[in-house]
Amino acid sequence: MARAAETAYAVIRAGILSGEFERGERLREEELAVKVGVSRTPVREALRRLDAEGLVQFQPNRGARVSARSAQELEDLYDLRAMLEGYGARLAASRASDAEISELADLAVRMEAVTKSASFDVDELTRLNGEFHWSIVRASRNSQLDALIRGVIDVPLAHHTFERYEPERLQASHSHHRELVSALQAHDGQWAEAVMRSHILAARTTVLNSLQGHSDPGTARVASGKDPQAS
Amino acid sequence: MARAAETAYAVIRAGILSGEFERGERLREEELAVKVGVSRTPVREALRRLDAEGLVQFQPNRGARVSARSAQELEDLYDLRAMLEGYGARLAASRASDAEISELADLAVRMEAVTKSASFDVDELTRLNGEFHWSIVRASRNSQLDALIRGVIDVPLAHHTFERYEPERLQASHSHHRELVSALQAHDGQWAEAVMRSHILAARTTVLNSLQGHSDPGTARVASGKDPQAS
DNA sequence: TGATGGGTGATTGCATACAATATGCGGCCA
DNA sequence: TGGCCGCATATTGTATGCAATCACCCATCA
Repeated sequence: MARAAETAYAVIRAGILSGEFERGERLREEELAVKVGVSRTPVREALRRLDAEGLVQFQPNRGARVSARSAQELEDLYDLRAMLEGYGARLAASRASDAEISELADLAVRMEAVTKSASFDVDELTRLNGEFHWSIVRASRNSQLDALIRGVIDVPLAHHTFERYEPERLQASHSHHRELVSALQAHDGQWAEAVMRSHILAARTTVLNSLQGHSDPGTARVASGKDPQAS
Repeated sequence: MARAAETAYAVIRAGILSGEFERGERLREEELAVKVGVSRTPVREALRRLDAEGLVQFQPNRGARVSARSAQELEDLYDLRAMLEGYGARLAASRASDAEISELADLAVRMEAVTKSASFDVDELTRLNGEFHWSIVRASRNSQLDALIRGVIDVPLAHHTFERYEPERLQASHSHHRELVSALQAHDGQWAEAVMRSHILAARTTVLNSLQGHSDPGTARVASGKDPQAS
């Protein structure tokens, strides 16, 4: 392992986002170090980075905890995400190349294929969806938007993980993806922005409802594994 | 010094924002450790945090550098800032308490007083202006907006530091502040948002122009010290 | 019985030693 | 003379040891 600190960062972050570490859970450095297979020093560096990203919170002399977001904070986060990704979509409508747009169209098709497939693979769907969203951000050609969203986006993902699978919701999501591609093909920024906003605000409602559904999402996730990021 | 890592973080960050460390400059850990008066360990932790915030960049085995932003990146950053703070102002228009609005009015008055004062104190003006902007963000009652802007805002500030003092620009800025207070008093979200956007996009132009003015801003700052953040 | 204080184990915070890696320079060879 | 290889030095990356701090438990006392 060439760079222990990087490995530690990746492992801990994945652990938080996958739900392995529950919200509010104390993260002990020695334990993480053993788990990752490095010493405490790179673990501490990883935790500092995660702290700056908001995924964990430090209390002096009392270590790090997985930051637990309230429903209010999640709502706020989705509002911002709707605005930021909506802005990205608007820019992308005028700046994306034809190649980028076809790639997005392709991703949308593949996502629907995965959904219809017999061996429904939620991890794959999550991955494709993530790629779809990131491609739009990149196509916006705003270098800072990328960095800004990166620190915000993945957190709600952790909650999607616990969300139940809902066929209608998934259909609506696919529908949004298709419409986004159309808007980009038409180079219609306002349209693209509006669709993206709908897309994310719809996800917001789903996530918040699923939060209310079970008070402790960390233990109530379905046996089949992760659910896709439905946005 | 109770917490070395916190001290190191504050000192290094201040050094970058004040221009003491030039853009692109290599930051050697041992040197910083001596400067701060701690060992390399807390320095490294501080650098990791600053890396996550985008103020420094790591290259494996080659240490940290003060991240140098291009004109394009600055433009992108100001676009985002206009959007985010504009959104904050819109929310604040409906959510700010009367007390908060009077506080803002007071800050605006004090800024103008400082400007007119014989002993023109740019540091004080910068401080007041920062407080003005933060108060609006807080009044938006979006907990995540605060965290998001915090990672974005201070970087342009470093460039303001190098900016030359321009009386007309300052007048326009004061004028924006007054208008913002009026919009908030009227609880007119659209108005507040529009003014805030103008305010920040005007600053964008000023900063970009001043960047063109001297190719190496790090060495061309005026002898009197910092200039205010003119937005 | 409940509160308080001290002791103890666990954990974090920091410093330092050592290993891994890059950079720069000088010599060697074509 | 010019380019390339290898060594020396500087710097980063990681591990470990020790001090500081905290949480918990239990004894003591009102």
